[in-house]
Amino acid sequence: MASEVVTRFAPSPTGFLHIGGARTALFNWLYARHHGGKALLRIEDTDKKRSTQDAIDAILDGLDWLGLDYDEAPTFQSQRADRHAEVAQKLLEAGHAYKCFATPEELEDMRAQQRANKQPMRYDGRWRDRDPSEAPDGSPYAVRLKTPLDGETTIQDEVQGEVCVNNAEIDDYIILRADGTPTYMLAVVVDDHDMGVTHVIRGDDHLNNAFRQLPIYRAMDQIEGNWSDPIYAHIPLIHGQDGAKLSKRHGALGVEAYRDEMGILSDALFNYLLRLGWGHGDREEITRAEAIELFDLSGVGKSPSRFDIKKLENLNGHYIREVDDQTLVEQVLPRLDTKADTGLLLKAMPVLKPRAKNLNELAETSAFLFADRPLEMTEKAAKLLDDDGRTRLSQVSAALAKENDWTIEALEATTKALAEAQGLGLGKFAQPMRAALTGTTTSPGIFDVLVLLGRDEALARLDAQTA
RNA sequence: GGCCCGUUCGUCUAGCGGUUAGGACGCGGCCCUUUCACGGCUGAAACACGGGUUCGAUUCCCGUACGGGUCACCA
Repeated sequence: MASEVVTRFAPSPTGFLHIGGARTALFNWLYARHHGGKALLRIEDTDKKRSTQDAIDAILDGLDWLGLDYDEAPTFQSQRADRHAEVAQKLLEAGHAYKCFATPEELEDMRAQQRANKQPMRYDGRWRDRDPSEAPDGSPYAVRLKTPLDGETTIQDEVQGEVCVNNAEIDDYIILRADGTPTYMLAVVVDDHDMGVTHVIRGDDHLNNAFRQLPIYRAMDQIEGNWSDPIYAHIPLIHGQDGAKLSKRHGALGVEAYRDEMGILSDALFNYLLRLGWGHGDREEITRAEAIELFDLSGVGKSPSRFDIKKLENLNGHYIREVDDQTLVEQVLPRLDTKADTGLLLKAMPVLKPRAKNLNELAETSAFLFADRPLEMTEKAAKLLDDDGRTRLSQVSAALAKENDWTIEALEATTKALAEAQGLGLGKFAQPMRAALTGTTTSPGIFDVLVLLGRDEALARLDAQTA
């Protein structure tokens, strides 16, 4: 029986859930679901100055909207400081860590000198072998991990492959601050271990950290046993269109901005994020269920990918066409500034939705249904209502007024007959009608529009432009 | 600067020693058509560069260039 897979998403609540974080969360979730394991969430709020409740709420809300659920209540790292300190104490007692009495100023001087000499900037181990009694009584100290001085550490990263680093590159970093609080490096390892995390899937900005964190696992494993190395998967970061880091312009927005401001559907963002940095043959449109079935780490690419809003919107258009009409109505309603008739909107949805690539567009193209007479005309629409246009409008209006059967088929037949009688194309009538009925030059099929508006309103709109 | 990672059409990607280098988005053209979409067809568009290894390299190895990441008592 293979051991259970446990993944975790561990954001620090210093801002909203951005695209990169969302994708990391997605990959972790998918991996757990694919293997029938557990997906866990940990809020890394140990930096009290930068963490906010608003950010926690935004992250939880964003994950929920994306459909990522978790198998246990979130762990709050800040509540586990005692446990972290306890592990640091064990490391200290076993000689895997030591007290460092160097002051911050002293360390700054050290780094300045290293910088000046173009030496790598790392802690020089000045307290590694000194006896604590050499420090003045009662002076503050930080606890540093005693990392191996030579040899090398190799990890088999599920995405990056084999990565090897000389242990000499890793300095004795601080695991417990002078005030007794744990640093991130310690907290992550202790929490991952205690939560039973088997697979650490995170951004590749953490790749170097793996080599710093591993010594804690190994030291604790020596002390207690049962602290086996996790399996790592460092996924490439997402860049903006220009190849640089994601900026506000193109994607470093919270997922709620995609939802609220850009009218993106959860399914679309889910699918887009899945395909960004991951591929499975020629598959493009992938449902949640298929994603769970198909996802694996071997499909994750090693190079950073760029965020492309156009492709997201294309996918969004696809999902808008898929979603049921009732759901769309609910999402469009709040985006309409006019008072809308829900029933009418629902009736119109089938002909509206193939024409929109986001919810805002859907709202815009729905607006004509609820417009007051006289309709506001766009510039192009107004041009269609010249003398010729108005003449045809009154002819159509007269013909349709006599129509008893107010159906698409009947209205189309009548209008076509009228056009043919004059040796004109249907467009010569349809376009002025469109202008009069919708105030624009683009809309669903004109006979759909006629039927949706209903006989009275349609005729009234036509006549309003012929006077 | 040290260390680490990366590099297939503009973008997301398929490819895992022998292919007319495939798909998708975007872009151009055509078809459908009352407009706009949708849909269908079609066109332009890529293996960063230089050495090896090999009968043969997009694919394996080594450099170079260019990108990115990381070097806190932040996470």
